[in-house]
Amino acid sequence: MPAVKRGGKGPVTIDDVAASAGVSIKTVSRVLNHEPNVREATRARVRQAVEQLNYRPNPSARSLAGNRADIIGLAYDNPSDSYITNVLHGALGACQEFDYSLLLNPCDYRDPCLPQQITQLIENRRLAGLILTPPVSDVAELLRVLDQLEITYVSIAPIDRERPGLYVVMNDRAGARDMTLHLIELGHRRIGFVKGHPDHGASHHRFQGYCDALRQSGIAITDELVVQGMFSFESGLECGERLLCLTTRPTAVFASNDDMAAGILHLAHQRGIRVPEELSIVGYDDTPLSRVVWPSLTTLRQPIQEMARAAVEQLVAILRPNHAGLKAHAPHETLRYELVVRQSACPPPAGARRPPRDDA
Amino acid sequence: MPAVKRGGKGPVTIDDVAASAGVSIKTVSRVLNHEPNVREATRARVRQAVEQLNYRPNPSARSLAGNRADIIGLAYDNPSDSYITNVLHGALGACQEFDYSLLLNPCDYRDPCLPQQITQLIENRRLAGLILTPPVSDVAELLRVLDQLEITYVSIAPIDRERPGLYVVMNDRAGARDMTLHLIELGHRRIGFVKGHPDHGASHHRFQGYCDALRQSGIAITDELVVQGMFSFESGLECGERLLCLTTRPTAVFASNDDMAAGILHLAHQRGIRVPEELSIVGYDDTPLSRVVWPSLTTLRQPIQEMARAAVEQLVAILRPNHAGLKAHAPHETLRYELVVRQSACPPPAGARRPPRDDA
DNA sequence: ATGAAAGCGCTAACAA
DNA sequence: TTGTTAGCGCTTTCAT
Repeated sequence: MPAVKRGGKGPVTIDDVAASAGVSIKTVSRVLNHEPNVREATRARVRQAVEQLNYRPNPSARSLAGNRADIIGLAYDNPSDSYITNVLHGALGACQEFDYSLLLNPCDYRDPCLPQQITQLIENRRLAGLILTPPVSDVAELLRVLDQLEITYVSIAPIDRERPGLYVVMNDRAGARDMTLHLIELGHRRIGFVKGHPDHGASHHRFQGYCDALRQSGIAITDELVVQGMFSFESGLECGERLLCLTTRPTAVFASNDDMAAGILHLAHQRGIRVPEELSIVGYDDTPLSRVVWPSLTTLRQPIQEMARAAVEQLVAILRPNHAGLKAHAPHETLRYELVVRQSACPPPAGARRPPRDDA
Repeated sequence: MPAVKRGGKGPVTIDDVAASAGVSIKTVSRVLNHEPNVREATRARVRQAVEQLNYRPNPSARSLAGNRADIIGLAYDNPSDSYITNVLHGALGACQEFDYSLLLNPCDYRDPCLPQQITQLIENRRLAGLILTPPVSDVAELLRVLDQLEITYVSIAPIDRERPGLYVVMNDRAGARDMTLHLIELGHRRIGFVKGHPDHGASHHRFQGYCDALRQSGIAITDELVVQGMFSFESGLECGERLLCLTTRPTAVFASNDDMAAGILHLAHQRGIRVPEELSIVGYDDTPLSRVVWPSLTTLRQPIQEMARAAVEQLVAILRPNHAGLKAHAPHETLRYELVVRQSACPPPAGARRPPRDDA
């Protein structure tokens, strides 16, 4: 039932509503924009007319006349599909709630032209704000340009948290520490670590967490047990190669993300090393893949959707300072990670390998 | 270098360009819209002014004055992350090329309100066109409503290919047939099949392809070897359960997608059934997961990005009939699937199980 | 081949 | 509390 239609000419406009409600278009406009100074009775009449005519304000006319922008950009450089999808859905949900459109902008964070490209984007599409996901959130030159452009932007999980500006972070360091402690509690003392891509902030923080845990447990940090990965499955394979060929193999490996953990696991299978009996493997991120491999990976879930939503909320808090419905929750207060224990980690083989003394 | 700026007031408008080029705004408009009837010299002058002032037409003003829509909607109901991401990037690329915006609309295909929701979306956002991915592309009531709304839309991989209207399809049936033949050529005769979610068109076509292959190879279709899955990893586990407990187990299982194949593989590992030595498993879709599991899955790649791009092109061909740059390629001509042979399938165990006679 | 004028549907100042 | 009048920046007639 497409409601009442007036003489066949095109979509319903604000004038139709005004006529139908017996008020001026300005009053209709007031009601539409939740402005004060409208008698409740009038407000109701207008709303009813809107309803009855199935009126929808024309977004183009609105942003033209109001000189306002209602598009939020999302710049990302292909982390995993699941990461993108989560960020996307978190941001999308929040945008819908606050009446913004979300404009996706896949990009290459290594492209020297990135700052110009983003600038173009902002100017061409008249963006109201911008969300940056890692590693785009760490491109110094881009941040510099954005600052001087005076656009409102929010970084998700940036390396540098001292920088002024908006951002949403997770405590990667504490998460990685907890994961490492989990392994230590299981009895592991010789724990390999696969670092993530050096351009991603999370890589550094996660490595710190690993070190924290070892240190607080009185276990020495052994160079040969720490290898450099790139967050990809392939790099996991390579790192596994290095780690599993050591004369004294680690009893557990902590990979900075699930893709690399899957790589190590894959290699272990190839080599006939039984997981978790002979080798424990844990990952990070709780991607769908982590459940699917065999054995399922112990990993760490981050509330990515919620982080993306929080990013939008931060943006909106700046863009529309006196907006209603904006939860006044302390930022990050509700954002907690969660250790997901599955089958890929268990106590080390009994007596198989005596744990080397801390400072031997 | 933000190019030359005129007195501090706001963004560059068409008037600035007109003034700078010494022409009327109408001429500038003509150049911008690639309209005929402009002298080449004038055209050049205008272009130069545009360049110099770094002028960007205001999209809102454009669509308001021109009463034109430049947003294409994408309605999808969460298939896998990788599917979404591929569709998204394919569509996004094409949209950018043709100067459309892409508006994402995640939805629930079982929601009885879906038709109204989509109708709202189309009206609220003044969509120029709409892309439907499976299984949304098969919701009969939605299609009916869209038809009477007279909006241009294109379905990706719909079940019903006789229906008038735009669509992009892959030959799922032939793909599944080829995959099955691949197993048969390896020597398998007792091949399990895991059907996909019944609401997805692909499920039916893929099952048909399986049947085709068996039939043309003179192998009987055995009821107990065909089980109903739901395209999810969990359903793969369940189906594996049924298939692997048969008194005479299949020597190979063809799952209609990778997630389910991973489920079967996972279960086989749990049961200590060696893959592929004792059991071959193949999937469909070539999702990232298929490489990562061990052993990597033999699967079938579909050009999803290209299909999404083709969908946009079809839309644009209708929306802007006399658009340049639109490749006049026969639809689907270039869209080919590809069998990806990896390690999860090999010849059946020698003599372990005598292949039952076709019509025994 | 080019231009002048009249809106597109809405919001923003200002009146009343 | 409400209405009037200008525009926002562009495209569209219709002249020229």
